[in-house]
Amino acid sequence: MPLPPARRAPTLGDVAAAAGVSKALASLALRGADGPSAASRARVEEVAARLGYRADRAASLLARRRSHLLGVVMQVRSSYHAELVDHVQAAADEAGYEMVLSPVTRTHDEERAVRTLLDERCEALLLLGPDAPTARLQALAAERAVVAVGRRTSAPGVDVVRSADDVGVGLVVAHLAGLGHRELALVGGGSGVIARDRRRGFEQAARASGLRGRVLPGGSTEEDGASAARALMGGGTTAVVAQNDRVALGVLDVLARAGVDVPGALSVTGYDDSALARLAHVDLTTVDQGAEAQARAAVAAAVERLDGGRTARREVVVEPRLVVRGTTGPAPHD
Amino acid sequence: MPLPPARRAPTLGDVAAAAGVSKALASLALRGADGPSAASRARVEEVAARLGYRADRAASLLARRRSHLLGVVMQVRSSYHAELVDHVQAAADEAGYEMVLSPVTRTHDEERAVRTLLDERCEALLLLGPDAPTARLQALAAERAVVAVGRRTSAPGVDVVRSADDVGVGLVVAHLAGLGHRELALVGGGSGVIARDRRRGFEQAARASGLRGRVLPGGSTEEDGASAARALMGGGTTAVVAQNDRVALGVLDVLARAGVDVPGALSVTGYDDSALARLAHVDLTTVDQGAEAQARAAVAAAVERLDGGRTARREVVVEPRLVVRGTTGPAPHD
DNA sequence: TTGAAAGCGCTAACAA
DNA sequence: TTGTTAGCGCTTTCAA
Repeated sequence: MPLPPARRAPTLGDVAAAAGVSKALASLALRGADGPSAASRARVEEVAARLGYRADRAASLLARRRSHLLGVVMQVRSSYHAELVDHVQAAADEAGYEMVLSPVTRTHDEERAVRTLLDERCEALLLLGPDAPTARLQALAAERAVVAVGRRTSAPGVDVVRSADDVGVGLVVAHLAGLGHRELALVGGGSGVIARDRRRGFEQAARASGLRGRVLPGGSTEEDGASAARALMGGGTTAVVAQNDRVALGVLDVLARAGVDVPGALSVTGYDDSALARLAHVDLTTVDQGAEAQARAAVAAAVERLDGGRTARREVVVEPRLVVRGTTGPAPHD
Repeated sequence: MPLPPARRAPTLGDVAAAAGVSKALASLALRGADGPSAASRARVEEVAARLGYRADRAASLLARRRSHLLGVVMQVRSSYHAELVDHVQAAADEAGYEMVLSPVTRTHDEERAVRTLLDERCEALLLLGPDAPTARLQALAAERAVVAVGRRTSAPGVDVVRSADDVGVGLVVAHLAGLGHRELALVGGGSGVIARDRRRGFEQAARASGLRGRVLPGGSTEEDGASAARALMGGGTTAVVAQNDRVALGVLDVLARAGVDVPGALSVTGYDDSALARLAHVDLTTVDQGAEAQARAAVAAAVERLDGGRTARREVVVEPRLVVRGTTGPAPHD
């Protein structure tokens, strides 16, 4: 069976021979480690460039017994995850780590995605909004550094980076209360840990402000928002708190088609401050979860375990921030 | 410096020793190769399971000089790419290959993403809608199997899988012409290869049907669609052909807010048949590019080069399919 | 059916 | 500053 590249790729040995030095010296020179003289270094680099040499990660990994690889499990269809990944990539670059992604798809569940990353010998796993039960997370943490991002878990050994979802929803409710709204509806009473936290925050905040806050079941997609909006119209609700921006978009879309004035007749809020929310024509009031801060904290947590030898569990909670835009306004008089 | 996992992971040697066989035998048994007796095989498997053995890919890669890894470069924020990746993953699973993703982000351009994958020793690169110039693609193809997905290129040695964009847009124009529309506008006259193909298809089809078809500049996001829609309202245009679904969504959103009846006053079409288009409340007439067929063809092309030894360039063109939904209707009488 | 031994391409001691 | 020597954990001859 023919090997993929027709001709054999040049090895360190080839470079060393062509430059007239030992493999060890060539290795040091190419990695920029100190030791080699400026002259040797230059010569080795020149030869390597000429030969088109590229280090074999498998071999170097094997020899160093480090891969310097961070594995990220993400929901490939989630725009919020895309945003996190963007920032994780940047943070990983700065920390001198490589990053690979393993997506959760219809045919490839979270467990499978994790296994792919383990097989790649990733040194740490960053799990974005993982579904896995506590026991599984704990077992994973026994063999690899694991950071759960955006979701609480008490699994021992698992670092957690998340934003305070209940606080975030509380900010939204307080904002609406300040605008005079008395009848709120939360869309997205899903079953996940995240949905639960947001629902709890909503109910607590509503109670604290003396408002009526009802909860509509639903998932986390535009579709869910759309059907909730239909169910809602004509009721006494004056403000809709969506579980995330995608749901809010579904709500807004249905309202627009029905000719309902936003925010004149109904205020709408999202959650995530995703790119969607920032679009000029959407201009959605939402909550910034601090995606960048979370991404950086997650990478930092992994690196601390890998390079710093930390073993104690750590939990980083990023403060959410209310972003007021054009979809919220004073409650209508009636 | 402490190694990441506190305790050393069990190696093949450990398993072999515990099972009382040689490493070679253990290796064969665990890979399901034939040779070992059923009894040895069972014993080795049992021991491996008990020890929680997991083969070190780096070592096995090094020894076999194959990685069986497919690398995919994608735009992490593109929902269409997400869809492709989903299908690529499935096809790769079936073909016995692993897949890893390297996303293009703000800080990590396409070239960087490619390099990460090369460093991982991916045997083939599937580039989704690549920006790279022909010369670069050609150079890449000299050292690795390369498949460009969704974009034409004449780069020698690069396989291409795409759908016939001009044909697809032609279907849309014919559909609108059949509904009596005479004044069309294409939104998204970007500079990429894909945008160019769609524009060309639009202009040709409009000419062929004797329609007026004007082209509005713009990119490929909701934002671009929104501003184009604002520019368009009040003109004589009765149908808007968006370059992709995201652009169409931006158009629809602005129209809904302005109270324009779709499709009564204005018909709108998208391109991609993404999940967005299928949402009940969006119900967008669009073009299915055959994402699954493209993904499968791309994996097949890579595998043929890797396992089948094919070296000749191949181009697979998937026929697009018009998907008529609720955003197109008869041209308004005036 | 099984085992011994030789590498894969690299890094890390250690010696010069 | 440079070179020599052992491996890393696996697969693969080849011989038993």
